[in-house]
Amino acid sequence: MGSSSNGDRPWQSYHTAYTNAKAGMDGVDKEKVQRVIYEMSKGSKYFESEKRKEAFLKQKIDNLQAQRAKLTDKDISHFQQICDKKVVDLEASRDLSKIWLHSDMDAFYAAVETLGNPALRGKPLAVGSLSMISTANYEARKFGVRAAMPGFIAQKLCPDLTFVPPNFEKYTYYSNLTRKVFQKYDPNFIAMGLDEAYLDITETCNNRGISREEFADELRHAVYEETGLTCSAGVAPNRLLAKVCSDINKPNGQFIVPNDRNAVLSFISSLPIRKIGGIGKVTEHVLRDVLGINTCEEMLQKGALLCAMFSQCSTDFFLSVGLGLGSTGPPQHTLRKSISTERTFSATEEESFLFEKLADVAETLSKDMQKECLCGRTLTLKLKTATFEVRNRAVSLQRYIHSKEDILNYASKLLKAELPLSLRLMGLRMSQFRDDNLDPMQKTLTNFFISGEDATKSLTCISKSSGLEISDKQITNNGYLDSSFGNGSCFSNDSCNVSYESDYSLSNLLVEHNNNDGFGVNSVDDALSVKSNPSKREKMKELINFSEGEAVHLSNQKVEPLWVDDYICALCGIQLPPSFTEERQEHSDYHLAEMLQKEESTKMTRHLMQPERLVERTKKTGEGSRKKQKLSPKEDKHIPIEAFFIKCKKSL
DNA sequence: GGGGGAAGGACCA
DNA sequence: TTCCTGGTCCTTCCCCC
Ligand SMILES: Nc1ncnc2c1ncn2[C@H]1C[C@H](O)[C@@H](COP(=O)(O)OP(=O)(O)OP(=O)(O)O)O1
Ligand SMILES: [Mg+2]
Repeated sequence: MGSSSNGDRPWQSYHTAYTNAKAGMDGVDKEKVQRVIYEMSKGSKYFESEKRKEAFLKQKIDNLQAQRAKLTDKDISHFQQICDKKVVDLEASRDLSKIWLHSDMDAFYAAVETLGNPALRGKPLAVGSLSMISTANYEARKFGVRAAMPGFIAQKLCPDLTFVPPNFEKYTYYSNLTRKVFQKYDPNFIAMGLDEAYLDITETCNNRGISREEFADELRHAVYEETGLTCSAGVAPNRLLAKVCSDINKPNGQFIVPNDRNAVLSFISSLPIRKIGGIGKVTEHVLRDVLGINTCEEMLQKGALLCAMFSQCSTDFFLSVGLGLGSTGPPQHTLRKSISTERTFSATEEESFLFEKLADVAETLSKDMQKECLCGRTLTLKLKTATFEVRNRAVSLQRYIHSKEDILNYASKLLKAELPLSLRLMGLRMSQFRDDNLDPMQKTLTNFFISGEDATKSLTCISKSSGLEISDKQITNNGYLDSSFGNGSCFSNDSCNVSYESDYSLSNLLVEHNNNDGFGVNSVDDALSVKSNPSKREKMKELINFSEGEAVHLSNQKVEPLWVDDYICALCGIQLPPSFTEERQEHSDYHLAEMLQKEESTKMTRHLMQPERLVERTKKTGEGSRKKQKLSPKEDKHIPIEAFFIKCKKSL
């Protein structure tokens, strides 16, 4: 149905993301929900904007259909050959030796809120506000209420709905509890966002001689014991499938696909493609309307057409989905690439208001950057007009900035160029962080302490450990629709997500080294470097209780009093005068959290440094990535300690 | 051709 | 009355070497 404009049932053609069936939508009267959403949305600016987008998508689909119609039999048999070859290669890469478990908390935010306030139990609950909700519990889902639905519509669907504002500290706390459990079962587990994790349970299952079912049961029990929260689990030979599985018996359930090719193929055969991570609303529509693909199995059946119409990248991903392949190797530890903040407000074109708002956003961004000692050189202003049109305007600078003043200065210039304009949102994003092309040398200071390196010694060991980074990109993973036939929509994979959780599971406390261009090494350097002031370095060593050649136990460290000269953070060099009490508290908390986190994962770090791990990762890289690898400068560079404290600069 | 920057978009939780 | 936030990755298009 869909795109036809039907007169008597107009709501049927209005598809918003949350009308799609995911978990917990079983007994829902879909038509009624759809109608309410339509009635509530009709005529709004948002609605008009969605209609424009749908029209655009329809155009894209039409183009693709025309393209498809042009294919001759000869073309098709040619692409069939290409496809067959790809399938053979992909099949050869199938790895059934690993057992992966994906764990996903049930209605996570809502469940945590219920834990803190048992009076909410059993009642429909949404976390969020009247304008937007983050998630809803299963009682609310029965009414059609879902994540990413505006609260006022949810309230219409479910008049008794209780709203609770989100409280991320709480969620982080409970998330950490779950991670304590995961850690026990797989010290190398991969955390994704706050409520998800992947565990490689191959060894545990084999060593203990327990089945996948038993393991999943035990793990879910352990999580419940620790947190009082339920989760669902999926077990499969790769992460992509494990994630699909964890959704099947939600909530509080589990589903297993054995490590057997036939089992995988039969599981995948009738699976709707939308269940696959990386296939969203647009891809689903395109593949259905252009090629009639609904299930994963049909990806293979229509393989020749896919090869004919989509990019290499896309087809490799699609075909691998059809074969039930996914990442099995250890993932990449990626560093944060950008940091951003944005605010929505009621639309206005009043310039004084907009510039005030921009100053707020700049201040927030600057503070967030300081918490993590980041300095960037590309600033992007994001605008959303009253009509929901989104614009980005970027500048790349010669120098790295992080201060509110600098950010606001450049952001204002970008904004001025767009005015006059009625806006409902403004955001700022910083990227291109200092040293971001020198991964191998980037290291967390905490690792530095753990490694117990002498300040004056080379950092061979550290760079080795961070040099371990590999690409987890697999052939199967990222695909884009060939732009020559409509434009690029992107597909990603189960493993690409590895990056999000790095916020939590992996340290982001970067300590950068001199990027030897003679620039950008000033501020903190001036204050701390041996050259400019040897006594400062001594002071710092004292302060951080540095013991030469011996690992320091971080939990015994006091993080609080590390302000060199009472205004420079000894850990990262950022400068915060004593009067900035709140900022300093936050900053200290940040370091403390990092250290605790790091300390917990020390074992993992060590493990990763072992050679066999290296080999495995290298192999994996070779298998998957078709994209050119950026070679990281491999070297035994000698990095002096002061270079480690060259941090965010004040650039004033 | 490819690198880097800018703009836009799909997708995820 | 009313439709979020913060992140990733990837495309295309452009300029430049
Ligand atoms: N669009 C969104 N914006 C902001 N936060 C979101 C959004 N979607 C999801 N979240 C948050 C809230 C969720 O509790 C959390 C985890 O997402 P997810 O696992 O998909 O749902 P859930 O854990 O609430 O329910 P369940 O997993 O049982 O379906 O991420
Ligand atoms: Mg969940």
